[in-house]
Amino acid sequence: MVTIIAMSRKITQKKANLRDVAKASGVSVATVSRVMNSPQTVSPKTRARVEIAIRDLKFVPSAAARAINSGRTRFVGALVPTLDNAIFARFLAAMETRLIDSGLALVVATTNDDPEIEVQRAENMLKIGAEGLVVSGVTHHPDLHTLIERSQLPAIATSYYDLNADWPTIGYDNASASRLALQHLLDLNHRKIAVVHGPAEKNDRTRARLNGLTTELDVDFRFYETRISVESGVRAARDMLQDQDAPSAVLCLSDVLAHGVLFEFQRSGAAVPDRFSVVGIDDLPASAHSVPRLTTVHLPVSQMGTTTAEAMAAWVEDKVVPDSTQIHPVLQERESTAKYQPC
Amino acid sequence: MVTIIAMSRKITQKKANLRDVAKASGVSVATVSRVMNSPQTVSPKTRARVEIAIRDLKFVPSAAARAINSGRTRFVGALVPTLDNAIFARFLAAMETRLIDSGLALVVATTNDDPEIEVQRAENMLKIGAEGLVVSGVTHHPDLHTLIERSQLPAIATSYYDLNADWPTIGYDNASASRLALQHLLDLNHRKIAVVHGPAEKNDRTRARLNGLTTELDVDFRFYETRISVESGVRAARDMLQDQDAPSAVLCLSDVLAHGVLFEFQRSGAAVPDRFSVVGIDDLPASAHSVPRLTTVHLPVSQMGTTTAEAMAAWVEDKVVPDSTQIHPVLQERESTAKYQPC
DNA sequence: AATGGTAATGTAACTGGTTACAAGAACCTG
DNA sequence: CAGGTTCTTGTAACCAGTTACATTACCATT
Repeated sequence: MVTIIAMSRKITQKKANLRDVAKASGVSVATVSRVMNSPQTVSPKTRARVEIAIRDLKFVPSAAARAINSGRTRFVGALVPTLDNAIFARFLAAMETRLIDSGLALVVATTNDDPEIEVQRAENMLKIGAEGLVVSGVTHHPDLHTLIERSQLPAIATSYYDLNADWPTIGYDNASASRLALQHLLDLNHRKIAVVHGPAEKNDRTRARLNGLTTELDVDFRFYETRISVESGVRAARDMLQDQDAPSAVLCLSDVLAHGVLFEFQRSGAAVPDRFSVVGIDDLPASAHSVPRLTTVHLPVSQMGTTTAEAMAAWVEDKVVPDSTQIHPVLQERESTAKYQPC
Repeated sequence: MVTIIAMSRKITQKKANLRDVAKASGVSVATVSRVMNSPQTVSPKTRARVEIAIRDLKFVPSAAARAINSGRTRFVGALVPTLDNAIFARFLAAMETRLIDSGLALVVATTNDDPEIEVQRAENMLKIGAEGLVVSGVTHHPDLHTLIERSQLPAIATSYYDLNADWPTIGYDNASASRLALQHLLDLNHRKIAVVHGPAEKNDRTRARLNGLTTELDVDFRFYETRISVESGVRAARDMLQDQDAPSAVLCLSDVLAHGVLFEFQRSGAAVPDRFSVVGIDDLPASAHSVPRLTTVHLPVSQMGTTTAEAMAAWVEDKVVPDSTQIHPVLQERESTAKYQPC
């Protein structure tokens, strides 16, 4: 019985607001507001009365109303290509952790590397009140630039370091990341190198990495462009195995692809690193444990996330526009690469 | 010169609001509002004037002010233990995609499986105006229940199916997921089984899976409780290899752990499935390509994400409280399991 | 020219909080 | 007990939009 009454009341009950609480506790709206924001300034007995009313009416202050006064919504948006790649997940996790410390929440949206979708997502972020925006890479739809310019929204580009970009960048030099991997293979005397990479057209990080693949030496490159997935790595490796003029080394522009390659080589008995050297870029947690352990270029994405979060927090809180900061990839030598030996 | 003037103006320039635009274009605030929300009702010439003013003043409507009128913020929050495990990333990706279709954004926060942190994150979600909350599992800090109850916030528990929970649940029966894996091993005559799992104390999904591990048969279980990471899987496998009374099968309550186990067995030459059968739960993308391919219990998390998003959208848009819905795990037989053969 | 109907626009009240300022009450000091 | 502090509390303006309702403008009939 009691339950039923309570339930039916629950359904018809409108949300209580400040005025309701004020009325119920016989004080003014200002006093209720004070109880919520600076309780010390209210006398204990008044405060107690108000708190009871708050409890009874299940009063929850409106975030929007608060935001309209402070001009703050206390969250920032991040646009990433996908969540399916652990590299972004780790970046976001680091960023979120640091943002929370500044009392900022993180809103995530995925763009699937499509500039049009990216603009839509950015517009949505703005519409719901994001105070800042983090994007990946520096190449975007013109509308995104217009949007940011118009709205004066703090924006930071990540996974890329470029002092000439429209916005501050926090990231690494993608060209030198891939050059690091390439140089390692060259040092091991590899001259026939398969390069497995994700879609280049819409992804400037991939393009930059591809551009980093230059050398004075006479190298025979073979490019495999695919989706970024373990499966695609498997398929690329399968192709190589059927090639009578097979490469001696495989450079994957993403560890996810390298894992696929490693799996397929392993499965088909193609010895790594004896027959094929394999090197990746990213350094995912699994890369330290794969068989063989993957030599890869470590991208400090957690650090990137923390730095980005700090910069963003300082920007939205204190209006200090961050400088671009470069973080440095480092080659992580493990077991999947070895000196080239002609059979 | 021009640049400098433009810059200094930019710095001092306050953000324009509706009234400013109205003044600049010589119309009333209502007309400007109409230009933004229902342009057809405004005469073309007036509209043009207003649009120019909007452009000139770089007017961007305040999300908060809009929200205060509509009572809507158009985003919902999701609390997940971590982003580091691909299983959550995939769930969130699916949910985000579906929410976008309903014009809702997704705010993500991680709890690290800590009930206290979870409450804080939930409070934060509420403070910034989330219209709904998605959580993992059904066991939470009492304060979280109070919070949801007080605020009448639409809340859905996922990764768990339980009709008796405080909130609607959308997920699978974790006990039967692990039972599926166990039964498979039993059918293959395994009786000494290592169970590798994540921290049980704070994770009701893990506990439920553990509870599913019951049988009439005389089975010798050995439990390995660790962090959920590839590395932990490696370590557990290493332990097993040193055990003279080694198990014949390994049941991992998470694919991430299984991958670690597989890597270590592979590396040390312990044949899978001949010497050890290995089975997982989750079915990550990599599981179909590992060596050997991992037999695992497929959890349809993408479907779970979509369903959750639909339910949440219906709840916040049309106030229809969703029913709990169960999604069914299915055993995905691949190559990592085989009949037990005494050596 | 008067009437009517519709389309376009304006006025002002509203949303739900915060806060500057004013005013009243309580307390202290000489 | 007057006068001055300090502490509490209230009033009302304000934030930046939306929207019900009123008003005006415009065009077509009769």
